[in-house]
This record gives sequence, structure tokens and C-alpha cells, in this order.
Amino acid sequence: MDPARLIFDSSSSHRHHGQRMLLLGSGGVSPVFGGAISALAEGANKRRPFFTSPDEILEEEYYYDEQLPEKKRRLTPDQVHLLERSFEAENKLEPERKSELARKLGLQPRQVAVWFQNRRARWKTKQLEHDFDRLKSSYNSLLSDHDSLLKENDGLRSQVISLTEKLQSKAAALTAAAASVDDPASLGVPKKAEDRLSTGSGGSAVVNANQLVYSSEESCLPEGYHCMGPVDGLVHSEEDDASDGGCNYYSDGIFTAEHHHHQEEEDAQLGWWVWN
DNA sequence: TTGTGTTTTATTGCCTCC
DNA sequence: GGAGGCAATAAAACACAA
Repeated sequence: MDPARLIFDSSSSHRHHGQRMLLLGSGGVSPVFGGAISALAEGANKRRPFFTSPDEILEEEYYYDEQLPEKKRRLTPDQVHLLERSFEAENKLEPERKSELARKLGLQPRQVAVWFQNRRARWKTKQLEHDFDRLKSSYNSLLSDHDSLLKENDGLRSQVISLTEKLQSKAAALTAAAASVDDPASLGVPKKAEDRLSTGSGGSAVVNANQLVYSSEESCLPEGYHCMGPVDGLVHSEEDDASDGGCNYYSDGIFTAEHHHHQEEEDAQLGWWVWN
């Protein structure tokens, strides 16, 4: 009798309860024991069957003299193919299917069960790897988004700082200009403006406090941003309506609509600070 | 050829379910 | 308590570079 067959004949049920090893006499071979057996076998210059008890080694020398050692054998590609197809259909094995597969493949039911067990373990490992890759890629994507948002946030933050500084300096300058209105003689420039007005250059006067303050007409706001009122250089354009009280300048060094309105009143009283 | 890493087959012990 | 599943592990088989 084929020793492997002997073993597998007893292996159709689970080995836990001793049934499988009954035919082996002394309880089968643990991996550790297997190592000892291998060592003995090496000493005898013959490989032992994969399943052998120490008792057999001692008592059945005749057996090894006469039979080729039974090694752990790999399944043939055809067997594996059929098992794979069966596994794809259903990765759990009912007793009936196990017996049927074993019969078709010429294997012991226990071998089929073991193959499915190992196959499920491999599938689980692959699944874990796949899940890991998916999560990793998702994490990397989120990390990238987070980084770019941080950069964008930094950019916007520095823009805010820069614009705030600009507005503060403009506000300070406007305040100084407004103060000079109270005492025009203290400043040379308004006098110059007065001179221009007195020259009778015609039309409306174009000089205003803003022009005194700003040397540039460039907008201090970034592209895409706009003030709640006419903020361009704080100079009223031709289209601007002097009655527009809705212009709000920035706060915190920021002119409010009230301030603007107040200044218009002052301008009107002065008579020569004219919005055209 | 040989050392080494990987894959496959099988065992063992523990756990859960009925 | 028996049956089956799973994790951990052993060991043979296999792949491959040096």
C-alpha cells in the first residue's frame, strides 16, 4: 500500500481528534518530529516518507529498503486549474463538493480541504495587500490635496498681510491729507492744486486728496478681488457718482462709508476739493 | 553547483458552531 | 463532543542569481 494513501485514507475527517493518525500507529509526525525523522533518514542515507512515525522508523526498516520514499508532491497543473475554477465559484467547500472534487482529481478529500484552506489564506493575503495599496493611494492623494491647500492658504495669507499693510499705509496717508485740509497752508501741495484751479484750466477740478496721496493708480487689490465700493486708487472715476455712499474702504486703517461721506462733506465745504 | 528566497503542501493547536 | 475554519508554522519543491 502506498504510504501516502495510507495516511490520506485516514485524513478525510479533521485530524484534531486523532482519527487521521490512527493508521500511523503512534500519532503522526509533528513538524518538529519530522525534522528528527529527517535527521534519522539522512543518517540512513535515505529520505523518509513525509508522514512517518518514529515507531515506523524503528520498526519498519524493511519498508524503506523496499519502497521509494513518499515525498510531499505538488499538484499537477490540471488539478490546480480545476481547484482554482472551483474556488472561484465558491471559496468554501461543502462535504459533497469536497468528495466530488477529490474523486475528479484523484486526490484525498483531506487534500482538497487543505488546498482550499491554503487557497483562502493566500486570497486573504492578496486581499490585504490590495486593500493596503488602495488605502495607501487614497492617503497619498489626500496628502497631496492637503499640501496644495496648505500652500494656497499660505499664499492667500501673505496676500492678506501685504494688502493690509498697503491699506494701512494708504489710510495713514489719507488721514494726513485730510489733516492738511484743515490747514492747507501747512502743505505746499494743496496750494499747488489751488494754483492749478486758479489758472482756469477749465472743466472740473481733478485734484483731490487721493491724487495727492497716490502716485499710482494701480489697484491694490489682487486680481479677482474687488472692493465694496469704488476703491480704484481711491479716485473717483468719470462714472462715479459723487452721491455714492456705498463705498466702503477697508477697516483697521480702513475708511468706512461714514468716513468717506464725512470727507465728501468737508470737501464740499471747502469748495475746491471737487469730485468731478 | 550552490546558496537563498519564495511558493506550495501539510500539520498542529485553538476556536466557534451546532 | 464532533466537525470545520483559521493562524502559525514546518518542510519540500521550486526559482534564480552568483
